[in-house]
Amino acid sequence: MLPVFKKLCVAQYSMTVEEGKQKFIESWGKMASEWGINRTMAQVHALLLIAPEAMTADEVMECLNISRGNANMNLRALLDWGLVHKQLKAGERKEYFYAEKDMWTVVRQIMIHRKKRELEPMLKVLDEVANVEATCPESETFTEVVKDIRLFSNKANQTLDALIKSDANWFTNVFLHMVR
Amino acid sequence: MLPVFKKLCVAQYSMTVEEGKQKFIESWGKMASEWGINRTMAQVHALLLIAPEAMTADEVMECLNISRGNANMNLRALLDWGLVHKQLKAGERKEYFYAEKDMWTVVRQIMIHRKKRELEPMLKVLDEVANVEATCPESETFTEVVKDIRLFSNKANQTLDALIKSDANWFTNVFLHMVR
DNA sequence: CTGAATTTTCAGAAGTTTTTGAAAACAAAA
DNA sequence: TTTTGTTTTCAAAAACTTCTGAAAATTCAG
Repeated sequence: MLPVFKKLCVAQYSMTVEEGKQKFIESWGKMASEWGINRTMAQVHALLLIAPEAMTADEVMECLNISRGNANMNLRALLDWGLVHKQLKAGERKEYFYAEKDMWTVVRQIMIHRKKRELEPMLKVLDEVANVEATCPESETFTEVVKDIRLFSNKANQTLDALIKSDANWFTNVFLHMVR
Repeated sequence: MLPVFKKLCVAQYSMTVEEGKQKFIESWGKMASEWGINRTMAQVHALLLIAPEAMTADEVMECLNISRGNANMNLRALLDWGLVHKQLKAGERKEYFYAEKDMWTVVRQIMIHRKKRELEPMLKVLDEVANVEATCPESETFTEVVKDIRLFSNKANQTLDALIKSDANWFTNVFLHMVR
């Protein structure tokens, strides 16, 4: 079949599974980098998410065309985030890695990690600066804004805590309540 | 007063307003950069948030020690995000900038912008790859995971839409419902 | 213990994003 | 129209982040 026809057929019958996997890994990485998360870390995560079996570091390196050091580093980070787990196979020295596949658990782990890394330090600073006294009219705007942001952030913090403690069904219920 | 005593007094009577402002601008910038937003853009935003009056580009440059080009670029971006507005003073050629101070509006604008930039492209890709057929057992994991993520992302998308349309009180109500 | 398999580390290289500042463009006043 | 104050642009520099790969460390079987 001539290349041009092959191309048309592929387009007609939608993309192949391999193309789909590629696209998924690519997009997951792109989205993550927009969220301040290392692109490669997200790609490793995506690869393991859609892998039917646990993979070795070598297989990850091979699939994503990355170096040993890079693969190792990002697998460690994913273990640290609780998004990937280790599997030890009897009689083998190699470590195998597989991703947490329950989406609610994935999202919960991400919330825990980012809340600790990003929201909590901000809350601490807001508490500190909330103590300054407005000594002049020019400072009043400052104390006002800080008060508002503090209220809002505390709300967000408590909401996250509640979400983290809850289970997937409870999230669905809240979601249904939100959209009526 | 000897420096060492001055330092003790400051510590005792909490930080000064100027120190508080500095700290706030710094932290706002740091948090933003962890969220994939330009650090300087967030610092300009913080500066205008706590400024009692609208400021010129020159004043922003001066306060944050940044170049003219940088100040201009980030002020444009903030206008684009709807977080900062222009003020034209009669008889003056300079442009003045002031920040949107209603926190609910600020958060809503950020949600609108990031949803468009980050969530929507991912939803599009998920729709595309959801069409691939599982032709072999190895592809089943892929289609399963994509199905799950798609469900979850669509929920998130709808929840965001509802939140964006809602007002601050409604958010508070949902929050109260979430934390009991 | 020894040695082979495997994982971890880290200094420098590569890549990416942000910043600068001078020149160009623009807009109002003279 | 020209002058002057202001904003915008953009190529190059600086700063920052990520990646590589070889060497060191670790682990385990024999």
